[in-house]
Amino acid sequence: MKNEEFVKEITNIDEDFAQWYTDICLKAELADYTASKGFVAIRPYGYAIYENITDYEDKEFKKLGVQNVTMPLLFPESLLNKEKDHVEGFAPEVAWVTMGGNEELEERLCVRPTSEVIFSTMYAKWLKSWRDLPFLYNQWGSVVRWEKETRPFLRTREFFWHEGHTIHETGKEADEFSLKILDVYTDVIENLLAIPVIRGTKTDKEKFAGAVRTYTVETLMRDGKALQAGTSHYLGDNFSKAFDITFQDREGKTAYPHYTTWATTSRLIGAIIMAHGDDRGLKLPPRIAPIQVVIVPIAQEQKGVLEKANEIKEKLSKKFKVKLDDRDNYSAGYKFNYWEMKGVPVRLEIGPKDIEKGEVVLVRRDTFEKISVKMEDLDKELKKLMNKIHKNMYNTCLKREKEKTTVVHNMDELVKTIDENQGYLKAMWCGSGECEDKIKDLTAVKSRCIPFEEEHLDDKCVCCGKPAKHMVVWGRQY
RNA sequence: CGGGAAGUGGCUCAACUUGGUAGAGCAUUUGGUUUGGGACCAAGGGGUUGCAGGUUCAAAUCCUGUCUUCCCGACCA
Repeated sequence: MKNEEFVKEITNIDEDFAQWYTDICLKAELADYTASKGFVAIRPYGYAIYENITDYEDKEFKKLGVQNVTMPLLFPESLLNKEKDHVEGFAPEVAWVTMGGNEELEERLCVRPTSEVIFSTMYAKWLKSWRDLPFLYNQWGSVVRWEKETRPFLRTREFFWHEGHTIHETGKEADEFSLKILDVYTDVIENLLAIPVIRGTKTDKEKFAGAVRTYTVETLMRDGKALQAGTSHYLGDNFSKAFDITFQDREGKTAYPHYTTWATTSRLIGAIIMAHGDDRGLKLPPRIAPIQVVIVPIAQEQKGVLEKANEIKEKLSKKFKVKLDDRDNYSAGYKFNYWEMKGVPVRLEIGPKDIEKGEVVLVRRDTFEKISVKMEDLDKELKKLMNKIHKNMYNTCLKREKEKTTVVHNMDELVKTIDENQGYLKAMWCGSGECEDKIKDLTAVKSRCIPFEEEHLDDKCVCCGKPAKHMVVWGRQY
């Protein structure tokens, strides 16, 4: 049984991972290209995955007291220019609106690459007293960044996300809040997407343009490249001062609130594809799969088979997302391959032999294990199976992460390792941007984060040999 | 944005070198037989060759520009 027999249209995953990824996006009907570069259409199957993520996130945010708002798509250039680091970071990738109908605009409008500046102007209007704080607002929407190289989900010129913007009375409160959000992201990525994360702080070089501190959750893909899956930033009072957001504090003095922003994006779909996929296609974690169980009837023209299949579907639909594939123009074998390619976690086979025995056959997408289950135990067994599959997928990623993590002590080891076993590199760092630059120029490796749980691996910086300040996780990135 | 490759029915490709009525397989539609790992027979439908110019009696084919995609860099979630 060669792979080609199963997935004729998909490039072999080990031969060409990049092409495999593109094939999955298109063939599994997650996304498709549109008329202009870097703008993709997310198709129903892809969007359903995204919705399962966003629905969960939205509930979690609301538990923390966050309220949803909408802010405009466009804002005048002068607003972008108010915060120095921010404009330097984002100006190179901004799309501009210069015409309104047939008339040239007096001041061109920025298509939002992120919305700190527009939130800031509104916060300046709305905030009066310490009693008003905190403002915990979030926006669901999309932003535009004029990327040079684009790929579906991973890097598109428009991408979909939520962007949280909060202001707080004190820096401590704001910082703590940004960490609470990081907990939500960790929960989503580990417990929904079944991908382990490394939590940590970005180095100054890698932090958000305008932030005091950037917290991140980093993930590792099958090919050993890292992907930043979510970020939460503590901005201090940088934006408050730039946009004159003030309030009267408890002593009656004028004070600046402390700002946080945070986001995860439609890029998470790319993470799911690249963390879990295999030769046969997509492999979806059960908790966000749009279809958790696909029923494939065997010999469906025979009397009673479809009736039984429908009966099972009705019963299971109360607890699971179930699809019955009763297309009569495809063989069972075709359907097996098709739904494996689409990543459905569990296939349920029901045929005349099963009906006779009062059983069904369950087949796991992650292990291809076939399990016969008594009809009356089905609900219970499926529930257990979903959790088992989730755990197994998570552990598979974790195991790979361990295999692809190497401790290095000097540049020779770093260069050698990244060529031989691309993945996470753990190394000590002196704290200087020059060393980061040097490592990047030499190997295309960047710092991913300073993990919350640091280890002492060495006394000296991996690059310059001067006394080390932190342990850093390094890697090539998406 | 720099270097490389490619765009022909839905998909994979042929015809291009040497200009002369666009073709195959798969998919799709209809009818029938099938169905426990990509079934079979029969009959249909579908393309102004990415787009725009140019050369020519004649362009999928030659030339120029442009758009889109892929790969490698630089930029970035």
